[in-house]
Amino acid sequence: MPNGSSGPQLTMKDMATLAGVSESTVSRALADHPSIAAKTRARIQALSTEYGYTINPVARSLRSRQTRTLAVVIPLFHDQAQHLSDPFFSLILGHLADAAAARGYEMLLSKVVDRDQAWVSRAIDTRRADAVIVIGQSVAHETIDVAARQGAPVVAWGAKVAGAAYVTVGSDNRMGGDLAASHLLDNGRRRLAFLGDRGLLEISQRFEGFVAAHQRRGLAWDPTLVIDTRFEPQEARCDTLPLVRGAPRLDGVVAASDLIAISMIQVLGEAGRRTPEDVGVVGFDDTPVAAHTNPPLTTIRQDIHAGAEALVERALRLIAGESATSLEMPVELIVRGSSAVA
Amino acid sequence: MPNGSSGPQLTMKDMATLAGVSESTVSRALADHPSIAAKTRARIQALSTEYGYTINPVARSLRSRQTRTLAVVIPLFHDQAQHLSDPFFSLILGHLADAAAARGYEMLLSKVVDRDQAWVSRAIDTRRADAVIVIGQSVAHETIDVAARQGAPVVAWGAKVAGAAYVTVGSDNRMGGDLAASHLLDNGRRRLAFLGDRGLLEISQRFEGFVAAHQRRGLAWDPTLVIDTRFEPQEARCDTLPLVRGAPRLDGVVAASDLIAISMIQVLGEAGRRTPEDVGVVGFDDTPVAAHTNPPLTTIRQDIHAGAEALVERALRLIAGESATSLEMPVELIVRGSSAVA
DNA sequence: TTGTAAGCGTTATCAT
DNA sequence: ATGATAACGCTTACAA
Repeated sequence: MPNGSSGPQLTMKDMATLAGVSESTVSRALADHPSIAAKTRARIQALSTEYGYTINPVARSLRSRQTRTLAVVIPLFHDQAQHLSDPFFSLILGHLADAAAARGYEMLLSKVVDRDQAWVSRAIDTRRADAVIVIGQSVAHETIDVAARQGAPVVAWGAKVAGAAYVTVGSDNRMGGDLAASHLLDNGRRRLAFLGDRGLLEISQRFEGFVAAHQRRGLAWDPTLVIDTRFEPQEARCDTLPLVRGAPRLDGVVAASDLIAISMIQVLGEAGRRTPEDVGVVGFDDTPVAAHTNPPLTTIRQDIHAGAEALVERALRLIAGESATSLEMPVELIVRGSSAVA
Repeated sequence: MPNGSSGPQLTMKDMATLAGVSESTVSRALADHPSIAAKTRARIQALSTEYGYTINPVARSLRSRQTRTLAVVIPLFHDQAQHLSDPFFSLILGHLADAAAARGYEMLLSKVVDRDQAWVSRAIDTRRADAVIVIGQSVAHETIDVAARQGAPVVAWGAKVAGAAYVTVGSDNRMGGDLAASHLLDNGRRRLAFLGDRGLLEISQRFEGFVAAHQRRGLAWDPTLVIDTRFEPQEARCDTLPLVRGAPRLDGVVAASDLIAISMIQVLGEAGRRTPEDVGVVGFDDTPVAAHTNPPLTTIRQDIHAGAEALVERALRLIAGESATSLEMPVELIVRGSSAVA
C-alpha cells in the first residue's frame, strides 16, 4: 500500500526493511553518496518516491548539526509602527524566498520589536537557523556587529558601514540621493527638500548624495528643507505639512521612499501646489505602485532581486565557512511624470 | 565564566552537572513542571539565564514530535508573476509574525510556485511545521481540501467554500462588493465596472456582492464592464485601457484591490476622465498608500490584524487536536476622495 | 559496496 | 521530588 499520503510516517528503518538493506545504505543512497552502487541508489530512490518517504529533517538536523534554514529578521524597534507596511518588504521577502528555495533552504521569518540586545545571536545560538539575514540594519548596527565579531554568520541588507565586521548587501545610496537631486537640479529646480529619517544609515547616505549633487554644481542646499520624517505615511504627512506651508519657493522633493513621495504629492496638492508643474518629486525604491500613481512617480530603482540573491549566496558562503564580501549595487533613475519639466 | 554568548553551546547535561542534579530535573524545571520543587526550579532557571543556556529546539522537536513552528504558504501559481508585490501580503505577514511570536511559535515562510499537487501535506509530512497557514486559497482549493480531509492541520485565508473540509478565515467579500457598489449607486452612479479576476474565489464573491447591490435596487449591471483583470498593475493597465476607451458612459469602478484601483485612476486620467468628477473609484484592502494617493482612495477595509490572529489561533487549536470553525469577518467602507460626489 | 554501532540533545516512562 | 534509562530518526566513523 504505497503512497496515499496518509497513515503513520515512514522512517528510514522502514525503508531499509522494504529495500532489504541497512539504514546506512538508505541514508547514503538518498544522499546520492557515490560509494553506493548506482543500481542500489536508483532502486532505493524509486522506492522512496513510490512510498512517499521523506527524510525527517528534524532528526537530520540533530545529527548533522545543520538546519538548512535561513532566519530572516526584520528589526522594527526603530519606528514602533508597521514600518513593514512598506511594499519594499514584500518585494525583498518574495525574492529571498525564491533564492532560499532554489538552494534547498527554508526561510524562518521573524520581526524583532524589542530593542533588547542579543536577538541576532539568539537566532543562531538557538540553533533554528544556520545563518541570519537582517533586513534593514537601521539602528541595529551595533547588535549585528557584535554578533558577527563573535563569529555568527550574519548578513544584512543595508548600508555598508566603515569598519563593520558583518557583510552587507545594499544599494549605492549616495548614488541614489545624488541621481535624484541631480535630476531635479538639472531641470532647473533650485529649492529642494529632502524627506527621510537620517537616523537610518541608508537614508543618511542618500542625504549625502543629495548634498554632493548640490556641491558639485556649486549650489547651496537649504537645511530648513531637510525633514527627518518616518516611513509611515501618517507621520510623513504630519511632518511635511508645515514644510509645504512654510516654504513657498520649494520646487523639488527628494523622498527616501515611494510612500513618502506619494504622501508628499498629496500634501502638496492640498496646499495648491501642483506636481510636477510647481514641485518636482522623486521617490525611492520603484515599488509597484510607483508607475501607476497620479502623476506617475519618478524614482530610484533598487535591484532587489539581485540583492536578495546576493544575500542568500553570501549567507551560504558564511555557513560553509568561506569568507564573503559586502556588495553595493548601482541604482537607476526612473524618470516619470512627477518630475517632468514645466 | 557565565554568559559571553560565545564558546561551545551548553547542553542540558552541562546544566545538570552545573546544578548538581539530573538531566530530567533540568528538563522539568525549565518546563515549569509542578513536580519539581519551586526552589529547585527557580535555581535552575536562574542558572540557565546566567549561563545563557537555551534548550536545543531541534532535539526537543525530535523527541516531543512538535516543531513549535507554523508554515505560512503563499500559493502563487495562479498568476505567475509577483502577485506578492501587493502590500496586502506584507501586512498580513507582519500580523502573522506577531501572532505566532506571541504564542511562542516560529514562522516558516514559503512561496509555492509549481502547481504540483501535494505541497500542503508535504509541509506537514515533512515535519518542519505543526500546521500550515495558506494565504489566498485561490486556485489551490482542491489541494488544501484533500490535505485537510486526510487530517492535515491547515487553515487558509480566503473565501469560505461550501462543503470545504478546511478552516478558512477571511473577509465577508460579498459584503465588500456590495458596500462598494452600493456606495457608488447611492451617489447616483449608474454604469459601474467591476475589475478583478473572478477566477479567484474571493474575487468572485466580491462580484456577487456587486451584482446583489444592483439587484436590490432593481438596477441592471453591464457585463461588458466586467473585466477579469489580474493583480499586477501592468496587466491591470492593459486590461482596462480598452474598457475606458470603449465605454464613454462609465461612471463608477469597483476594483478588487487598491493597486488595481490606483492603476485605473491613472488610466482614466490619461483618457481625460477625471476621478471622482467623471468616474467614482472604490478599491479594496485599505493598504497604506490608499489614504495618500491622489485623489485619496475610497476603499473597503479588511481587518487583517484580527484575521491573522484568528488564523494562528485556529491553527493552534487544530494542533491541539481540537476543532476549529471558519470565520468570516465584516468589512468596512472607507470613504475618501476618489468617490466623492460631483 | 555495504553493514554495525555510536551518538546528536532532548523528553517521557519507570522507578525510587 | 528526583533519578536512570530508553527512545526520537537520522548520519557517520569504523568494520567487514
